[in-house]
Formats: sequence, structure tokens, C-alpha cells
Amino acid sequence: MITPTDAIALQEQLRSQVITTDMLPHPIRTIAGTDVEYDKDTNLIAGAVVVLDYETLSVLAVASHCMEVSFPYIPGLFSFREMPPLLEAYRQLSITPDLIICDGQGLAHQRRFGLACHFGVTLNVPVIGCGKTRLCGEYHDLGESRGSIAPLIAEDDQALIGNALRTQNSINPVFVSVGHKVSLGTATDIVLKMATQYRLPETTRLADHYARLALLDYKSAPNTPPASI
DNA sequence: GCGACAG
DNA sequence: ATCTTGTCGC
Repeated sequence: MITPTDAIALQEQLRSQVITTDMLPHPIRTIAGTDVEYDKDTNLIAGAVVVLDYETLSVLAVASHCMEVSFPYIPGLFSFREMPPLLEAYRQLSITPDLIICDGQGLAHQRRFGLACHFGVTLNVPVIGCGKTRLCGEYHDLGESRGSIAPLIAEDDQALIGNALRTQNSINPVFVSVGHKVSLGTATDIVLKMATQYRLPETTRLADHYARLALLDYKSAPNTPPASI
């Protein structure tokens, strides 16, 4: 497998390919969410991709893949751990979504190349990064109401690398950043739109649900393909 | 050296 | 990520 040193070199090389302007279909008709679930007492991980109707949020397609982890967890090299199951799940999808929301950072990363960038550049599709917690960057004066935004500024070069976004009143914000082929403003608007009822966008919540199911299914019957739509 | 550190 | 129910506070 790739070494951490080589992984960093790859990030440095691929980061120049990230597109930070909107290159999405208008109107958006379908949106996908991705998430990865880890098993507590084995090396298994399950990645899931769920495609929703952009307006109704109804589930149009689901795919998942279970496998053994092939890379350690190292902050900043997260994508090398989660990409393999996600790429395989994405490959199995019966529908190609207009864009994807990943559960992790995009440009809001020490080398400006988080999971959302890696996934987007690899597949050449629009991707939004939406993390539950901060990896790097600082923000101030975030309002308490749903829709409040505070710029996430990199500590090193003061670059704008994302937005802290409050998706529900007085609930901890999520961290939105560009993954690929989408602007920060558009990414922020879309994440807020998808977070209809809870802190996290429905895309992420559903992907988490299906990834959990995939892991349980795999453990109970390793040779049986997971249910998919 | 110490703390921080996506999942 | 995972361990994990009820409970404190707005």
C-alpha cells in the first residue's frame, strides 16, 4: 500500500486540479451523500453512497461496499482510508448523481486537499465537503440562528478555506468547504437546504444509515451482497 | 516540548 | 469511528 509520505506527495500533486467554481447542472435534480462506518472489533469498514431527489429528498439509489481497512487513520490523510470503499460503492450506483456531499473536509485541510477534493478530482464530479468537526482553520462570531455563517480562515496563510454553518438554531455548526467543481457559496447554500430537520444534511444521515446496514449485513452473511435499490 | 488533530 | 442512558439546561 501507499506510504504516508507518498500519500502527502500525491496530495501536493493533485491539489492543483481542484476546481473551485460552479460546474454543476442547472437545475440540480439529484444529489448523493457518502459515509463510512467502522466496525468496533474487526478491520472491516463499509462505505455507502445514497442518491436522493434534490427537491423531495426521496431515495433514488443506494450502493455500498464492505472491505478491510488498508490505511491507518492519520489526520490529513483521511481520504486514503475512506476512498477505497466509497469508490467501489460509487461504481455500483445505478444512477449518476449531479453532485455529492462527502462527510469530511474539502479545501479546509492542511494541504487544501481533503476527502471531498480527492473524491471529486478522482471521479471528476462536483463534490461538497461537509465535516462535523473542524480539522484546521479558525472562525469567529458565528450567529446562533439557522443559516448563520462564519468564514473559516486558514491559520497559515489566512486563506478562506470554508464556512462554519449553523444548520439549526443553537446547534453546533458543520464545516462546509469546496471539494470540486462547486463554489463555497453554492456549497454552503446546498448543505443548508439539505439539513432540513437535523444538524447534518439528509444526504449524510442516510449514507450513515446505509453504511451501518451494509456492515451488519456483511458480518451476518459475508458472501451475500447487501441490499440495494 | 506541548497541544491539536476530518473519521 | 467506537464505548453509551439518562439527564442537565435552554
